[in-house]
Amino acid sequence: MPKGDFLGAFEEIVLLALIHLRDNAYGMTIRREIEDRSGRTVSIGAVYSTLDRLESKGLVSSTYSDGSEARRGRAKRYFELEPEGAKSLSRSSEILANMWRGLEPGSDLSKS
Amino acid sequence: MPKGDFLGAFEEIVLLALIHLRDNAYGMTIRREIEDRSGRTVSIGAVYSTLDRLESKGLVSSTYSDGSEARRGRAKRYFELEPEGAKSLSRSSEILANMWRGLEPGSDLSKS
DNA sequence: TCCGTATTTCTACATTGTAGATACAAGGAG
DNA sequence: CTCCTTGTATCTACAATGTAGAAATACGGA
Repeated sequence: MPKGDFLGAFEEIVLLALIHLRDNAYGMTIRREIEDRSGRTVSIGAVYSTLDRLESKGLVSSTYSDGSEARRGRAKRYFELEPEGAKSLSRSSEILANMWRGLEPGSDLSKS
Repeated sequence: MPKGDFLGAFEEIVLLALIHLRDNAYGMTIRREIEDRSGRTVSIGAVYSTLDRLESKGLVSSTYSDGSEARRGRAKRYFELEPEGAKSLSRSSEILANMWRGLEPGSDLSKS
């Protein structure tokens, strides 16, 4: 059995937010996307440290907007999903699907 | 937004294995169930320490088989999902479902 | 020059993930 | 009775991930 390289729960969430945001994924929007979809608050620090770790594993990449965007504030750092990240995501969801198989998410669960 | 109390990725997997095994869930069978469904190896230590943590959070409970089972070996410790555990599981899967919404698991993911 | 706003970076600590070695218990062999 | 084998649980230790919040940066405008 292969080692696998697993995604943590939050890592998976961050990766998915990234995809939804397409070319508008940076710290703040990612945070908001997660909060909107998950219904919980997330600190900005949590988002960035997770992104940094994902980047160092090669699952996402980031680039800074060059200053041409006339606006206030610091330069945005845009994140993008790398092919490896997409693979990890697929693997994770597949495993979870296998674990759920036969249980109908949303159903009873007790004494199934 | 509520605090939430999240399950880690592996915690979720263990909980699901527990359900599948019904009244035959103890360390070794749980480990095997996970390996079979996920296609990866899991150390027995990983399984138990996760179960212990889930128990201390009240998501599962455990009882030892009384020795009437004529067989070798140490007493088995059977685990059972508690109502709180079922709730956590539902919450987690719901959040994940929300994060996936619109993405069709198994599809492309790149530049969705 | 100072201030407000948008954003990232840094630091620290708590929780979860993971492995493997060790301890137990009981039956069977001798 | 003692030792071995088999099935199982417990313990210990450390790595990876989760999480928060304060501080730093950058820019435009008053």
